[in-house]
Amino acid sequence: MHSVAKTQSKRAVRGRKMQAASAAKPARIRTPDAERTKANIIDVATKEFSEKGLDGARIDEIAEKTRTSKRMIYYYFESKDGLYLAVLEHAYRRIRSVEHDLDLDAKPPLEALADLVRFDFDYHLQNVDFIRLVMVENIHMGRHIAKLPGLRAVNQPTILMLRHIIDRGVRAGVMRAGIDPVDLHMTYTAMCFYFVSNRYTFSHIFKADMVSAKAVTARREIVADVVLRYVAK
Amino acid sequence: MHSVAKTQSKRAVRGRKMQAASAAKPARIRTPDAERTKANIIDVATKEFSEKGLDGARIDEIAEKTRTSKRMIYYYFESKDGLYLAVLEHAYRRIRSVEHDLDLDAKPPLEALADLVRFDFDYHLQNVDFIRLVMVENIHMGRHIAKLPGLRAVNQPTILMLRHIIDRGVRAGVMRAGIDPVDLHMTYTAMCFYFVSNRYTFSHIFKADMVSAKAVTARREIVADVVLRYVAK
Amino acid sequence: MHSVAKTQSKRAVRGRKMQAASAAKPARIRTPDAERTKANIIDVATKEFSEKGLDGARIDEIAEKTRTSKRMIYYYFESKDGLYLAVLEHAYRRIRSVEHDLDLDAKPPLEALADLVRFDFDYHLQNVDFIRLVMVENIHMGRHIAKLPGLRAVNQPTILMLRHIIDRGVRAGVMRAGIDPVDLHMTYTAMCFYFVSNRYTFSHIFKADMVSAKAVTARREIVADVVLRYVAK
Amino acid sequence: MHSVAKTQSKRAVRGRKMQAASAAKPARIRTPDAERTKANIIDVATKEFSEKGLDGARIDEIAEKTRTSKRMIYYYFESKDGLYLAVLEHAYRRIRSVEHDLDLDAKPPLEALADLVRFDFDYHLQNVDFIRLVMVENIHMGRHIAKLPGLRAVNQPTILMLRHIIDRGVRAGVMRAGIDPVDLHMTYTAMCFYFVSNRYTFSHIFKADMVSAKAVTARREIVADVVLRYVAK
DNA sequence: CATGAATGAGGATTCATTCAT
DNA sequence: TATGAATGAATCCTCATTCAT
Repeated sequence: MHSVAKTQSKRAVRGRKMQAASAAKPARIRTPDAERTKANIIDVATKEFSEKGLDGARIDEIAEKTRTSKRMIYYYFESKDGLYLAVLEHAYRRIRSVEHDLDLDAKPPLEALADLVRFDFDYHLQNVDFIRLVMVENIHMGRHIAKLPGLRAVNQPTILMLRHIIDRGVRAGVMRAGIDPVDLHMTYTAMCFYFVSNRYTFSHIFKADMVSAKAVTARREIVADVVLRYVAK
Repeated sequence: MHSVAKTQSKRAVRGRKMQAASAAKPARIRTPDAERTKANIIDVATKEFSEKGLDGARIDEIAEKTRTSKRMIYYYFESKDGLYLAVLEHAYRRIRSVEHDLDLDAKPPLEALADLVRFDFDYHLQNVDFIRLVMVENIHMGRHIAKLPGLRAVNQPTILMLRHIIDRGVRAGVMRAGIDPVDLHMTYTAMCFYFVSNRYTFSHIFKADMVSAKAVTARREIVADVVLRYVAK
Repeated sequence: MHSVAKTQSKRAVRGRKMQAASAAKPARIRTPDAERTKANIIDVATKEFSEKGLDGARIDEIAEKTRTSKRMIYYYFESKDGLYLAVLEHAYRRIRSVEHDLDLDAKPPLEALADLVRFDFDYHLQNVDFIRLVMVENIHMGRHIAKLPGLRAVNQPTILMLRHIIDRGVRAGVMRAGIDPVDLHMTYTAMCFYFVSNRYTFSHIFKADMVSAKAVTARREIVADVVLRYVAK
Repeated sequence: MHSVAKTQSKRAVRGRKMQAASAAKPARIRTPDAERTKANIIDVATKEFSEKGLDGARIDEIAEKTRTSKRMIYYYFESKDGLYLAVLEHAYRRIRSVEHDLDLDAKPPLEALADLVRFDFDYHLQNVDFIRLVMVENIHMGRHIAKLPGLRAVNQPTILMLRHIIDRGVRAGVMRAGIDPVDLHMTYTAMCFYFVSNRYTFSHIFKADMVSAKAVTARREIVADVVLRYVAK
């Protein structure tokens, strides 16, 4: 009966106005919440959607685990889909180039690449929520991420970094020429991702250990090894 | 999912009785063909679960797309979970060693491995339903596959085949020693799987083409290349 | 989340299939309900929508006053709008030419017309639910009735009857020529309708009695008089 | 409608105090102009209630279309019902005797009456909002207008004017004696009202044109004709 | 084997209204 | 006066599942 998604923007905008507003009052310590409320909802929702998927998660349950009420979820995010979208965007925005801290330039190219891969591997292990969210989004055929064109920039720094390493490697004569950074990224990310995403089925079918520290360390080195041998001259 | 696995056995048993029964009366002409009905349900359900996930799929919708009625789903599979389990098992059982047709023994080890990888790559591309089902099952943390210990045997032939190729390669002096077939399987399967499973998010974030024949061919060769360089002496 | 109105037809059709089916078994006395259930729901809903309007009526309340449950309303009518539509259609279909019993042909034209008008006047008074439903539908700008093209035939008999009376009147030399039956119908229906539809505001503003038998009788005669004087030669 | 008319007086009084107050300080320059704010709210609400009915209209939507905030609606009008009541009263008060400008006394009685009817007809056409509000109020069984006894005076001038015309007509020998002005008013108002109020359903059922200039003109003349023939001697 | 009818327990969403500042 | 945040109580609607025949 009531118009569906008619006012799609109105409140989402209000949410963002809030964001801007509170950013403008940095002195104010106990804001009547808003930002905190939203952040809290997103935190809880991230866990729920990641654990149960979009259809499996329950707004009621999310609300309960929140500091606020179900009503606030709709106030800020409009709908379950809107909340999921916010969660997805938030998750992707968090990733941005944590790699910077690696100081890869200080290392020789092959070593730098290996470190980057190891870092990526660990990052996947430590961010299971994010990996699962990505799985969920792919199950939904990217229907939601398609609405977030802004995310495209998110992984650019990584690609640039990769290109830089490859260039150095080629110049140093330790890497083959002609390696595309996006291809390379896909190659090692696939292995990192899969180790987390498919742990349940793979370990079941192959009776394989995919959780012990030993298994993780071994796999991390294999992944790095695969990559190094691939780029090596 | 109301009352999960309450009376798990009762009717499942009846279902199997049915199976046996109809198999025992091959002469009977007007058999309404239990097996065919079940197969039809599983076919439809496979598509639905694969497209929408366990929680996203609807029993009503599955029933409608079926040649039979909703009642039959419950008659044969007990519950939505039971149906999903049957779908999952069926999907895994179908895979078993389609690789046999490759006649890998006739080829030199490196070539055999490359062909196996290429075959796996194509198999993933051609069995998106299965890939998605595996994603769904991992989203559900392998809760269902855990109930299917029989599946463990399913991929053994592949591992054996891999081990055989590796042995031949090592003996022929073209492959390094010490490569674990399960590790190797994980390595290339990860790349094959990811190319299908993460196509929506990856192509969005990186504006990458992952569907054109050209892109597919290129990626297939990269995956084979990665594997060959990894095992090469 | 769930697809909206996707399966618009499916169940509505099922409803009608039922109708046909039960019509085919006339011998069967206690049908497992269906038709009775639907009729009961429509009865209750007619009253509720007519009393409170589309937005004012509550599905919960309708369900409670019903012999069945809220779920059944959705089973048969899909949505609140669907139920309202069914109510609207049912209400319009009921009207069809109750005028037949009047045996107007037996009377001289002016008398026949007067009787028809008086009958219409009384019909409005006795079918307040229908009048209110029409008001509600007009408040909603005919959005629903637009989906019921079949209703167009409903009032044709009345128009034909009117045309017949006018023809007779003209031929008998007691009525003017050139009177359009639809115009005439609108003229007297407006007066009949208004007397019921606007009773609350009109009686309040003008302190007018619009309910006593005396007032009703007087008004009925005025309406008939207005019409007769309008058509008279 | 949560808690209707609970504390009916408290703030309504404050609202009126405001009214008085601002009227009392004409010198005050920076008055945020309570009257203007209220008028703006009423304007917006009139449109909303008229378009969607009491239950269909949304306080949020009204507030958004307003120059002020939702809080102000409650500040001035106490509740949704309070706002609707204000809208209703305002709408009725606006009508009063716009007929004055017609200078009917200058015309012979039959012509004056015809002009009055034509004017009323046009007035209805030009004030669809008001007509719809009246429909809405009748759907609600005059529950709200009952609280506005002051409105009774509103239509008195029209009745007086009618009585005067009838008197003149009777005296001039062109009208029948014994015609009650309220009855006559109801007669033509019914036709004028119905042409607007029932346009959606009537035009649908009878495939009748009720909006083109031609159709409007034709109907206006019919209505005038009906009235003239009714009163004519 | 088969089918239409039925249902209880959720599940997403909305609304008028109030509060803190 | 004014505004954004917050809320409880509905309100519409859906789902897996069962029953009668």
